[in-house]
Amino acid sequence: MGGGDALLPVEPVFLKSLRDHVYGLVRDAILSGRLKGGEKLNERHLASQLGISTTPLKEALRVLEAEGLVRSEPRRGIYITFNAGQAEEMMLARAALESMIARQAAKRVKDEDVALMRELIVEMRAGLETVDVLQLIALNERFHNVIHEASGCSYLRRLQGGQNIYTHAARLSVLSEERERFLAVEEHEAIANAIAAREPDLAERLMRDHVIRSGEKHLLRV
Amino acid sequence: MGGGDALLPVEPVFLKSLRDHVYGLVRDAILSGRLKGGEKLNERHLASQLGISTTPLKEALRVLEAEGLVRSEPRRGIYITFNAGQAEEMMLARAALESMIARQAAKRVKDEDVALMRELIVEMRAGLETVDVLQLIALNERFHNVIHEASGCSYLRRLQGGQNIYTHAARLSVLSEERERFLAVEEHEAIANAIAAREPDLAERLMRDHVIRSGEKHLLRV
DNA sequence: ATCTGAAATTTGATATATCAATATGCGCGA
DNA sequence: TCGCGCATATTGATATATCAAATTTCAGAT
Repeated sequence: MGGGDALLPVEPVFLKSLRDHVYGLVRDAILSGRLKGGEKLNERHLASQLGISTTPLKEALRVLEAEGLVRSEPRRGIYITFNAGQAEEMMLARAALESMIARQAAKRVKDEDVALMRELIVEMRAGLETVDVLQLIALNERFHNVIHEASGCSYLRRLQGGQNIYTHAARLSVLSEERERFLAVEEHEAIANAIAAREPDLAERLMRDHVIRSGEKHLLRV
Repeated sequence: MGGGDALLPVEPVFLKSLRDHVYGLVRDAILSGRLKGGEKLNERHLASQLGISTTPLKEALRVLEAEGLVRSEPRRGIYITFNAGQAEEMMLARAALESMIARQAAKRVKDEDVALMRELIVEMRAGLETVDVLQLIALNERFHNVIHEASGCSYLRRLQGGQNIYTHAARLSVLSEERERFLAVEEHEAIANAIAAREPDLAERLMRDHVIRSGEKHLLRV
């Protein structure tokens, strides 16, 4: 991950506030469809159901509202707004942001980043043989992370992260297809080449098309 | 704005919750530099300074954290993270999202939208003579709004709105330049033509370049 | 049967109190 | 003088209480 903290062997991951925990729970419930679009949330009920007070729940709901998953009508209540259309728009947002990141990466990439990308491409191609899907998912993530690092765009990266809505199950399902694995590696390699060649326009276009194409595959699994 | 509510002559704009009000206050303070990057916020102090309790303030801070303007370290405090680099990245995010919206608009635009855009272009060109900058700002906003409506992408639009950080003063200053007014109209016309011609790739590229070029002008005024 | 409106209820918004982790200050010993 | 450790103060996190807007209920009139 990001630079710094080289002295810390582990992160204090066990310290997670209630509001963060609740945020994750409600977000998953919405994205997985257990809380459906249009549904109204009752703060008191939900809080007691979760065994907490309303304060951390309200904070979590504010975050979800800022992300556009719920909408709060003042003095009335909170309604789930997430639906299939928004899922597609979030995929498009991801494409827009990820491709802008790729563009910046193509401008600022260092030779060591290029080397890293190439290594990952080799690993991915090797992974085409094996069918260890979990490994491939991890490789994909590492590949995109290298580009993020190379871009130096921490804010864009963060904003992009908020558009991730695919479940682990959907990822597993998509990468289980032989053809999808092949396409992914092809596209990743083309993107890596564009960035290595310092061609921002090309890198941006390839990344956009890659995210949209693969995103549409994912959206079908929901 | 969006359809519906045709029966209501006015919106109950006066009903704004404390948390929304406070959110706007703190956001402005950060963007205008009155609260500087790195600074720590004290919840109790800030709340009493604003004459409110900590509950609505905490909610406002959660939203600002979701937007990436502040960062909360659990059990430690809240720190302003906004700085010049992030301002530039927010401009890039705007470019990425706005250009994706333009792309979608070029796919779905209706003839009536095209007519609206052309009307606005005519008004803008007329506005080149007069120096009513406030009018020009309003026209610019309406032009972009027409594209947003045409795209049908409510989520992208909303996400894009969160990347607006230019102050009114900066807008005034930028559009006071003769050359900038000319460029803006030229670029708007080219974008309108691309959308009218249903050319998504072109519309996307022109919009991106427009937002980045004009954004860099704005960033200089901060 | 339907509409009206006032009372009762629900519920989001806000304020206050409590808890616990972190930071701070100070005295002691090396 | 410099660490070290404990007592104290600070403060974010959470829980609870209160307020007020909005909804619901239902009696009474038409």
